[in-house]
Amino acid sequence: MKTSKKRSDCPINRSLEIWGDKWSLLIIRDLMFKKQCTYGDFLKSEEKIATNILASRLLVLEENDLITKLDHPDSKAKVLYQLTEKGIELFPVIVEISLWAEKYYEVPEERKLVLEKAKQNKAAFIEKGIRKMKEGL
Amino acid sequence: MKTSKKRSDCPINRSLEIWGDKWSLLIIRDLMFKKQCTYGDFLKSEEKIATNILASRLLVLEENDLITKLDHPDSKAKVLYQLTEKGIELFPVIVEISLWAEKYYEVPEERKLVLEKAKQNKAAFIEKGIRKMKEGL
DNA sequence: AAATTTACTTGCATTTTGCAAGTAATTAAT
DNA sequence: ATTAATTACTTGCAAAATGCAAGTAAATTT
Repeated sequence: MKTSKKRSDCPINRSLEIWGDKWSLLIIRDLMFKKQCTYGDFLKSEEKIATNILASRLLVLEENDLITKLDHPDSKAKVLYQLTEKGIELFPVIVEISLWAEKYYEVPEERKLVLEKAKQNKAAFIEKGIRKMKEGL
Repeated sequence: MKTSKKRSDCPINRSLEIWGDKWSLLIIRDLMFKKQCTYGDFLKSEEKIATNILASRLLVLEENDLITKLDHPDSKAKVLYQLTEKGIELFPVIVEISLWAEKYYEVPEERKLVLEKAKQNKAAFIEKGIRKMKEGL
C-alpha cells in the first residue's frame, strides 16, 4: 500500500482521501444494514463489486480504522467484518446522502419507509441508529 | 460522454455514481463557501486539481444539475459556476462529512469556529445555510 | 479422500487520473 | 491598432486504478 500524499487538512478532503470512491460507502452501507458481513456477503450486494477491488477497499477501510476483522464463530474459513466506532459515526453521512438522493431519484420501495422515519425526526433517528450499532461493539 | 450503466437504485449508490470520487465534493464545497466560482477559482484551491479533471467533473456535475454556468457580468472571457437547488441540498451531507472528519482528524484552525456553530444547533445551522444559498438563485 | 466453500490473489485489458503543454476567444496594455 | 495576458478549456501521453476472469490455499463438507 502506498502512502498517498495529503492534499489538504480540509475535513471534506480528508474524508474523500479515505472513502472518496464509488465503492467504499457501499461497503459501509452494507455493514450498517447487516452489522456483520463476510467477504462473500459483500460480493452478493446488488452492485457487484469485483473481488480484487473489494479486497483493496476493505484493506484501506481497515487501515483507517473504519472497519475491523473478527473471527467467525462458526468457521475458521470465514471472516467477519464489522464497523468500528469511527465507521459507525459515518451513519449521519449515510443518512443525509440517502435523503438527498431520495429527493431527486427513484428509491427502492422497501427503503421508503425507513427514509420517512428518518425525516420525521432526523436527530432521534440518527442517535438511535448509532446507539444500536454501538451495542454490537 | 458515455452513459454509465446504473448499478442499483440504492440512494447511496445513485449518489456515488454522480459525485463518488476524490474531487466532485471539493468543487461543491468551494461553491458552498464562495457562492460563485470561475474556472480559475477552482484551480486555486489548496488541493490542486488538474485542469482536465476539473473540466470533466464540472461537466458531470452540470449534466446532473448540481451546478450551472452563468455569464460573468464583467467579462465574456470568464464563466461563473454556481450551485443549483439540487446542489445546495447537498449542504447537509457536506456538514455531516465535516463533522465526522473533525472528530478524527486535524482541522484547519479557521474552520473550527464554524464547526462549533454547526454542532451547537445542527438543524438550525443547516437550514440557515441552505436558505442563504438559495437567496442567490 | 475428494469436492466444495471461503477469502482472497494474479494477470491482463480497459478506463481514469495526472501532468505538461497547447489553443481559441476575450481583455488589457502599449 | 497590435501585442501581450487572461481565461477556459483541450490534447497527448504516462501512470495509476478499475474490472474481469481465472487461480490458489486453507478450511469445511461430503
